[in-house]
Amino acid sequence: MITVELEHFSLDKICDSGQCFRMKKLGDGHFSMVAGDQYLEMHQKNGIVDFYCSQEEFICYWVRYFDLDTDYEVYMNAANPRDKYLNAAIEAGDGIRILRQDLWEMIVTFLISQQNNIKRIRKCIETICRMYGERKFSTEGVEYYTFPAVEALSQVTEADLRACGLGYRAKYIAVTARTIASGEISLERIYDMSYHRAKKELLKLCGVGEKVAECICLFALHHMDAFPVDTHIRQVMDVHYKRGFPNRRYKGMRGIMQQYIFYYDLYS
DNA sequence: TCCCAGGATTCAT
DNA sequence: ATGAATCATGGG
Repeated sequence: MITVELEHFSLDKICDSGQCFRMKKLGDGHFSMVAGDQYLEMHQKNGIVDFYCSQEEFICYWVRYFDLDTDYEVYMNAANPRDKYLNAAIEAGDGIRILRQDLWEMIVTFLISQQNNIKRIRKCIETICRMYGERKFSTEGVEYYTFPAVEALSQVTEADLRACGLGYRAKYIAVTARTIASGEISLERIYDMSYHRAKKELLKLCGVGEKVAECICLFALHHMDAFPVDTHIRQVMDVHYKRGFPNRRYKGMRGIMQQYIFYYDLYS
């Protein structure tokens, strides 16, 4: 186990921020999370966070994953002091981080997210992991399932995916998995692309539109200018940013501002 | 029973 | 280039 003191880091808010659906609250400040083929448990009380893993795993994997090298105070202080709404959102969302999650996992996750609610998104993802992921055990003996690989989902029929409760999104996932498995679109190349090129490439995938592409760019590729506009953000824009969100001012940090606003709108 | 949920696609004008 | 209908499913 490794213990660190972190500022502007909240497992609770990260869990509720609607970007990672494989993080669970175990109660009493304890959390679990599955990322890649890794399983991790954590505990947080105020600023003190325990990561139940080796120091090497922490340094080599989780620091980058949770974006721990970034000073989020810079983002928080960048808000226009006259923008009362944004400052309130930032205060409420203090502790949210933009994670660096797996690209394939984010593609599938946000295909599922469309016209869906967060509780059910979680359930759908849990189901496909249980059905088509790899069953593993942590060093402590906790059973968990990895996110199903491209090859695994590319061989599943649309009907079988439908049986997971995915609804009409089953087709999107089946087609997209085949598109990527065939090599028609390369995830490795997307990792190396600029924000705009990556987004353009992602838009070629079946079922990926403007909003989903932005989510993938932000939560997997860490393009901090990505700004997903969903029903919540749209509504906030109509009320508080009738002249549009000040994109120029928040260049390089639009994504985190979006997350603060999304979280604030969702839980206030 | 109706309405909605982190939308995208298809088809109509 | 815009606008409406359609798409599954579960929960309120």
